[in-house]
Amino acid sequence: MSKVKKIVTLKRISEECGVSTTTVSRVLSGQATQYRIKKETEKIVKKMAKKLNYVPNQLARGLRLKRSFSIGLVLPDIANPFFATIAKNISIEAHKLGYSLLLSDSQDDTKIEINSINYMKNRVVDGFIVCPVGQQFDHFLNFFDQGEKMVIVDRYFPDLNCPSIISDNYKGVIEGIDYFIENGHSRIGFIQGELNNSVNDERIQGYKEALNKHNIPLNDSLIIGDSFGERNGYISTKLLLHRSPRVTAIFASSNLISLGALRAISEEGLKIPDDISLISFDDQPYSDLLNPPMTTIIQQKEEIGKLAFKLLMDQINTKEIIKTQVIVMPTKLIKRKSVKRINEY
Amino acid sequence: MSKVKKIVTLKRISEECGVSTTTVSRVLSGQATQYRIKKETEKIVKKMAKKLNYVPNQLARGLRLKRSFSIGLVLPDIANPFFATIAKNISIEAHKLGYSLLLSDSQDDTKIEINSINYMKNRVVDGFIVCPVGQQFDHFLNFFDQGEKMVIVDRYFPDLNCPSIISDNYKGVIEGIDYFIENGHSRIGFIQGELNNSVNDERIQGYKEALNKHNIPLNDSLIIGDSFGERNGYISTKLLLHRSPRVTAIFASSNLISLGALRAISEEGLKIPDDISLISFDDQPYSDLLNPPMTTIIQQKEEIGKLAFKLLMDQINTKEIIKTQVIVMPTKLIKRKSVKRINEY
DNA sequence: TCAATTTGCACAAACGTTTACAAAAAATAA
DNA sequence: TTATTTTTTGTAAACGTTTGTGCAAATTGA
Repeated sequence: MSKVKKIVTLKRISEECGVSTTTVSRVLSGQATQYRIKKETEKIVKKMAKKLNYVPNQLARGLRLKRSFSIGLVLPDIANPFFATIAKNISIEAHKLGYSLLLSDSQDDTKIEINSINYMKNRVVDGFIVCPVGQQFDHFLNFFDQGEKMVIVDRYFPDLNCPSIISDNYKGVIEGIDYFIENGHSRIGFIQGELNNSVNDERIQGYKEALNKHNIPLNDSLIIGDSFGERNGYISTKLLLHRSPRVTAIFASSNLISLGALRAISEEGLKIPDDISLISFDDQPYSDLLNPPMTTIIQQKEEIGKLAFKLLMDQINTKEIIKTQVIVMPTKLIKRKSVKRINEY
Repeated sequence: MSKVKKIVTLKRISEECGVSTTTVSRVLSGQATQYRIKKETEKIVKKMAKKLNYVPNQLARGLRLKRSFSIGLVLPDIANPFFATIAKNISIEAHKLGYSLLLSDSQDDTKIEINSINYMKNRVVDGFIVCPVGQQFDHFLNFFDQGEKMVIVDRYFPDLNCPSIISDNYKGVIEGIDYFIENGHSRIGFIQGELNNSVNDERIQGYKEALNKHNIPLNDSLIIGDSFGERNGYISTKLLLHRSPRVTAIFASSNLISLGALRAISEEGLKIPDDISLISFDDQPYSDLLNPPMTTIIQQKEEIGKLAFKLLMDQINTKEIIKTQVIVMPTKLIKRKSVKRINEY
């Protein structure tokens, strides 16, 4: 017995009920009253639809309506809890409104990012939410001009006229570095992520400003690293720890970087916070379970996800062009036990 | 200036080139040689397509072909690294073959799961990969009989004739409990997940078998809990810790459970492994960074994801019905520092 | 030169919806 | 009775593809 996918269509229902597909369509899309379908007819059609377990074909629907009630989400790494949380909240919101979510993991590769977006464009998604891999944005430019709806998350391109949502990287880092300084630290290593991208730039600015505020001379060699990944965290930490005089504190500018840092510090046989203090950007469920519980800058991931979806819907549901906006989400310093109070001044 | 999404169609290209849409379609779908299109014509068409930046409308294509080159993925919580990793690998494989991935987070709610699947069905996905929420599977039954292609991950329903992939929960737990016993433990608490589901059942069976093997009498009251979530881990651990005599070891049957357990243990002011030993099912990137590094049962998440996709493709690409198979992926015990050697016998 | 073959391409239908337009049937008015 | 209005439903085109079929034009063979 070979299973055959037998689709129930409007036509099928219309035949069973002895009415036209038009009528069926109108009934089933809730336009019965508007088009003055007889109550009797409406009931019959609905009953048959239920009986046959009818589900509308969104492909056909999308083709006709020129919209698909689905959106695309492209992000660098869904296994990174930061992005996963954002994705989760987008999925939840989308589901509420009956939207489907097309997901693509760009694997930190701009080529795949571009590719994914093109695939999705083919699928006539109604809009995009993108967490861009890096600093490249030419592919968005062109794209955006073609009238595609889009929201950029966790990155900001001043030259791109597109609504964006980012955390307050600048203030977030300042708060962290301030806290280091308040605790007597002045030799503070900063492990940065991807070079030349807005997020990284803002965080570095924060670092510099915090030092400046407290009249601590900037030592460029203490800013190190080139990626938001764990490997960079590991390597950069190793390097920082072998500087002499050694840094007394390290600011890890991502959750993955701090993971690598933790590994390196542990390998070097050093103890946090006695031998080295650590603060990480982006709080994680395990942050307070580490030894010692790690001081982190918390980001409003859930809200970022929800907001991104909302911003996209706003674009989709308006005819007029929405004034481009950049939403900056506040961060918060969670003080735990990974920063030691020292007397070095 | 209002942006208008101007779509480039086959028709448009055909007009520009002075040929029929048929020809354009054939050229662009790589059937030029097969249909003996003149090299010259082919070149012109391709050039124009590129010039106009043509992307085929997959909605129209899907409608005509009755397949969409997209698959649906439904899972209980994309923010859980276990599922996120599976999702990532599915996304990667799908992308390689030009498939799109529809994602839905069912939020551990069977109603949403069912709903999501229906949405996706409307979208004519070519198949499904589902990590079911719980023990309910009626909705799959019906569904599967209609000829939908599907793969079940991380759960197994003996009564459902559907290819499935699970970790070797039974052996995995046995290995863990064995290790506890080898280290002198005999009062071992087991924090279980969702009741009455295959994964949980298998893990409990493993627990019982391991004890039995070593002639340790089973104490049912040491099996506790009702969900794979963190909250249950926390509560159950609290309860276990207040038993007297106290358990010397706890087996947490999920990554989230162990997170909760860690929190509870820390709150109680107890030290791992001195006061209590702990093993967790499912390794995480931070597992070895905890204090102490946590002994875990590692699951082949990447392979599970890749395999799930492959299994689905096998179904999609064959006419014959594939013999239902359950693939059991081996697990491995990673011994770290969360189990204490005690002399209690 | 003419038939047979090959080459190159187009026509038209189909996929399952939605919707502008309009028509038939019923009810009401005159 | 006939004209008018209201109620209820239907016809057909369109969305952008793919593809079975068929038909010219060009080429070849005799």
